[in-house]
Amino acid sequence: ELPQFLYDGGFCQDGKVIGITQPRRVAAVTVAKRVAEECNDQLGRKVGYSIRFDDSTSNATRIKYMTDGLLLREALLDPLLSKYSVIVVDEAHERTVHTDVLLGLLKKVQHSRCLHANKNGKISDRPDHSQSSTLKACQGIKIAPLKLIIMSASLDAKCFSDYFGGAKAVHIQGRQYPVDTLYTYQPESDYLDATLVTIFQIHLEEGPGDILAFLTGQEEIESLERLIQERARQLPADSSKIWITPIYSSLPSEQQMNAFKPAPSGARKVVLATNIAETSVTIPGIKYVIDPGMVKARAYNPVTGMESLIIIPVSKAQALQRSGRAGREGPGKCFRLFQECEFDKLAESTIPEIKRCNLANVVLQLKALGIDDIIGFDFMEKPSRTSILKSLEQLILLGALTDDYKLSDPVGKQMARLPLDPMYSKALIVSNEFKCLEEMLIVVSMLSVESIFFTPREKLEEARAARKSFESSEGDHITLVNVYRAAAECLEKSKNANAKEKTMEKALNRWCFENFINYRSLRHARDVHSQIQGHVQQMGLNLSSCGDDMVQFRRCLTAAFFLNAAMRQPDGSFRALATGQSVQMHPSSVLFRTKPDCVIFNELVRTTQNYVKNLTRIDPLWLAELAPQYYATED
DNA sequence: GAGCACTGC
Repeated sequence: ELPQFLYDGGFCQDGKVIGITQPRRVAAVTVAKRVAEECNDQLGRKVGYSIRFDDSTSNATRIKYMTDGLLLREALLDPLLSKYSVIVVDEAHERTVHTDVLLGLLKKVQHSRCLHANKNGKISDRPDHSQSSTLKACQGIKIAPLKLIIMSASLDAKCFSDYFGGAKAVHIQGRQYPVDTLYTYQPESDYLDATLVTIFQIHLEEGPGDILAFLTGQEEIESLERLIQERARQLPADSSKIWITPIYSSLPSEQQMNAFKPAPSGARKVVLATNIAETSVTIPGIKYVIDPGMVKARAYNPVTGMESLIIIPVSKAQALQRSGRAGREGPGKCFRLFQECEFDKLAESTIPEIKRCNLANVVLQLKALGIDDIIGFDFMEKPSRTSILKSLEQLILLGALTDDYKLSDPVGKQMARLPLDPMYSKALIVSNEFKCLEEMLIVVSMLSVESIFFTPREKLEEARAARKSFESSEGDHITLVNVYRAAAECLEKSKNANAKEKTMEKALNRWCFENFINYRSLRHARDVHSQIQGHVQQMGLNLSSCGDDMVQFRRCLTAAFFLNAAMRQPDGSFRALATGQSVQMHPSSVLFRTKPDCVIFNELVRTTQNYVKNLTRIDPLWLAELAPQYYATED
C-alpha cells in the first residue's frame, strides 16, 4: 500500500502523521486493518483508524485512516492540519460533499503552509496555535509544507491535476478482468420488465455465474422479486433454480448477508441491488451485470430550499463502475438495457453532490474555519450563487451569522462545533433558554438518524398497535422522546439486573423487535445523543428538563423551528408560512387524521405531492410572540 | 393513507 512507501520514505520523521481519507466508514476500517496486518503490527499502534464514534489511534499512530468528514472536523481544531506531513484523499472521483469541501480546504492549507515555510526559512514541527481556531489566525506560524496525493478511479485525472496547479498525474493499472458489454437494439420503454426478461435469458442461455441487477429503490426490488418468483414457476422442471437475494441499505443486516452467501447447489444467485452494490459493498460470485441505466438521486431546488429524490439516467462513469462489477473474479458480461447511441448521450460523470444539496452546513463550517468569502472560495466545482446565498440567508435567520455575514459569537461559534444540521444545533441552544435541553437533545438525536419506526407490510396492524403506547397527542416530537426514554428504561432494567454490556444490548435488540423499532437506528440515535451531550456540556449548557410541562416544550419547538411552521387551510391542506408552499401532513405522523390549526415540522419532502413530516401542534399566536423578528409583520 | 439511493460529522 502507498502509505507504507511514504512511511519508509521518511514522511513520518519528527512524529508527523500520514493521513488517508475515505468517503465511507467501512473502507477506513478495513483498509487500516489490512495495512496493520501487512506491517505485522497491532491495529491502533503504527497504523490506526479514526471514524465518528470509533477511534483506534494512539500517540504512536503514524499512518492514520479516517473518513473525509472526520478530517474536516479536525480542521476546526487545527486549521493548518499541522500534525500531517502528507494527506492522501482516496476515492476522490466519488465527489461527496465532504470530499469537495476537503479538497478546497487542503488547497488553501497547502498554500498557507508553503508560505509559512518560505517566509520563516526555518521549519518547526510544533506550531503553537492554541489561541486560535482559524486559518487567518495562523499567519506567521512556522510549519512544514503539506504534501497531497489525490487518488481517483475516474478517467478525468486532468481536472484534479488542473485544480492543484498542474500537479503530476500517475496512472496505475487496476486489477480487472475483461467485461463484454452488450446493448439493446431497440429502446426499452419499461426497464423493470426488460430486467426481468434479461434475467431469464441469462439464466437459460448463459453459463454458470451469478447475476447482479441494479435497480433504483426498495419498491422496485420488492416488485421485481415477486415477478421473478412468478415466472420462475413456469421454468422447465429440469432447469436449475433461481435464488433471489435483495440488498439495499435499510434492509436489516441479517437479510443483507444473504447476498454474500454462495447460492445453494444447482441454483443461480440473482442479486437485486440498489447503488449500495456499486461502490459500498462487493458481492462475490458475480459474472453477469444487468444495468437498466437508471438511478435515484438527490436533487435540490435552491430557490425553494426543497430537497427531493428523483429517478434519472446514470452517467458514463457510473455505467462503467457498474459493468466493472462483472469482472471482479473472472471475465464477465454486462447487459446495458439501452442502445449504444444512448450511452454516448449520457453525462460523462455524475454531478458532484455539492451542486445538488443544501449548503447551510458547508457554509457554517467554512465560516468557522475563518473563510469569510464563500462566493469567492475556490471550490473545484462551484455551487450556484443562488444556492450559496440561500444558505447564507438561512444562517442569518438562525442567528449563526450577523447581518454582515460574520460568524456570530457565541451562537454561530457554538453551532459550528456541533456535528448536526444547523437548525438542530440552534434548537439545542434555544432549548437551554427554555429549560428543556434534555428533551430537545433526545429529539435532535432521534431526528438525525434514519427512520426509528419499522413497519413491515405484512405486520402493519401489530406495528401500529405497538406504536400506540408511545404516541403523544401533541405530535411526533414528544412521541420520539417517549420511545427514547422507554428504550433507556429497558437498558436500565437489565443494568440493574447486573447484566453485562452484551446482554444489555441483546435485551435492547429484543425490546426493539417487540416494539417495531429499528434497532440500528435507535443504536445510532444513542451514539449521537452521547456525543452531542458531551459537546453541550463542554459549552457550559445545563441539561435541564421541563418535566411534564409539555406546553413549555412545544413553545420551545416553536421558537427553534419557527421557519418550519404551517397553517391549516379551509380545504384541509396546510400552507408552509416561510415559503407559501401548499403541503400535506404525511400519513406516518401521529397527527394524521387530526385537525391541528397550526403545526411545526422538521422535514418537507416531495414525492407524489409535498409532504411535511415530524409534526407537533402549536398555538399560532406563539409564532409572533416567540419569533417576532420573523412573524411580527404578519397579521 | 405514504414509501426514501448512498454516504458522513
